[in-house]
Amino acid sequence: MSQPEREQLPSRRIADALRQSIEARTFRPGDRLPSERELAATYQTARNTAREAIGLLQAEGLVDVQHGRGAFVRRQAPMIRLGADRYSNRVRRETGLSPFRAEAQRQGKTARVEVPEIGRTIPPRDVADRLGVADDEPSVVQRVNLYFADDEPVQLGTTYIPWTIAEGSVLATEAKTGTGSIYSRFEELGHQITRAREEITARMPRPAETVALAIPPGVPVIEVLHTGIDQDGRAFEVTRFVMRADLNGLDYNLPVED
Amino acid sequence: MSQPEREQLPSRRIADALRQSIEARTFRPGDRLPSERELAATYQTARNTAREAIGLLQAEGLVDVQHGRGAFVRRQAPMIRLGADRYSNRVRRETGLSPFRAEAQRQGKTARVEVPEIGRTIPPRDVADRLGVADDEPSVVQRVNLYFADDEPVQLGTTYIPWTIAEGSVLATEAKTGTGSIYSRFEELGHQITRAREEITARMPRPAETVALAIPPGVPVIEVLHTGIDQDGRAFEVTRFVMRADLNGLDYNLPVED
DNA sequence: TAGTGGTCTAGACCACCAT
DNA sequence: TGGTGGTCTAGACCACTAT
Repeated sequence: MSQPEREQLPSRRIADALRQSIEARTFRPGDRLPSERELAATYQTARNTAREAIGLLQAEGLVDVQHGRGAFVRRQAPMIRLGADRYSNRVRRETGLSPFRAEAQRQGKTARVEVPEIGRTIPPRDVADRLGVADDEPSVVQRVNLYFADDEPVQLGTTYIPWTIAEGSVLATEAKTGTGSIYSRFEELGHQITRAREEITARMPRPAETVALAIPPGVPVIEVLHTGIDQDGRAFEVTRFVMRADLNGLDYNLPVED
Repeated sequence: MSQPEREQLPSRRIADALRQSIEARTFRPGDRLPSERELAATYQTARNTAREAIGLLQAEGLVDVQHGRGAFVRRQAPMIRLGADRYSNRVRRETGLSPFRAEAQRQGKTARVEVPEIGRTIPPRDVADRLGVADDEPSVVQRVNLYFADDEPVQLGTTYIPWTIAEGSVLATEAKTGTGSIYSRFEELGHQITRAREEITARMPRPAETVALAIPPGVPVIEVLHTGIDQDGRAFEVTRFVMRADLNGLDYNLPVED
């Protein structure tokens, strides 16, 4: 219909044919596509040409290629839905769970968090701007978090806390922040989260992220720059989340001012 | 540092070397990389191997390849920042501008909107769910919008309105909805936007989107499923936005419930 | 062991761009 | 016109998966 009927290029013709078969559910999620050698024979091309066609579908995120096994129509995994209410102080008090754990539990997934790195550092520019701290000296504590759902790495979160706030507390040194997540510790230090600003973009993952989150080809990441704002309107914490876009979604419910 | 020092594969070695040069700003945004034939000679490989290396960088969104000209380090264009307050009724009344136009104007860009398609149709499942209408009969009016900033296509928006609301109004037939955007028309029909739900995901663009938005390789799209909710808590409109992720970002400012 | 994808070679011809 | 990318060929050898 909307596809151009006259696709001259062999690689595109093969890709289009496969894509249509996938859309028509002739090949269903989980099904194996014909092998590169089979496609080459079918379409009377060199193997490289058939391979190029599969590469196009892979870049679109439609198929999943496995060495030695074949190319499979990608199944869409259920998403982790991150609601804006995940920072709710009430939910945290009642359940004692961090935002990520609360969402995972609600969706029947097991949650695990690793904290591979904690230390005082110089913050990136955008973070320094939002915290109102210097970007040319070690003005923050950086905490790296790796989030797992059902033992699969799904998010990377780097939290920046002004040194003036974190100094002397467990925030500056300990991986485990205790009951009720890191926000309970902030509360004890006099900062209750009252507002959050979340700036959202998407992009292709960097090589390091591809490794850390085991991101397959053709899958972008969502980057969320989250700023926690306390009862005095002061930014007390910034976290940069990098999430596999095929496993995570955001869900905001916003009041619209009159 | 974090990059593996021993990269056996020629194509990866070339890609890594180029990536490092880009990160080190030896090649700056807008600069041309060595040609495929030059790289092949330098690294003593076949041209296809050098080409493969450039393809990797292209898939990462790092470079922009132009036929007949060369491969260039991608410049990051300034983003359109879509704030949650873009639906504000006050802003609309005062400026008479639609959400997109209001944001574009605020950022000094020219805005243009095309409406290539309006008609009564059967809604997709997710839309029907959110509107509470049937998904097996033409229960909605569909309006397709193409948004341009500085004459570049940046967003695609498909709005679905229950037929029971749109019937008989300009919403069902006219491309131009008049002063104050489509929300002024909803207001006249008794639906003032009071809350909005926005569900966000990201993915690689589909072929049709790649064409419509002129999306270069290595650039994902952000998909926002927006639901407008009126003073009675009723969903009166759903819009699916598909935005080039390199040109658009979202910016939410959320109250956190105690 | 047979079948699959991963990578590479050394060409070829075409289309686009700049001069 | 010469240089650039776009695509393709017809092989080759390797690494991984399954039986």
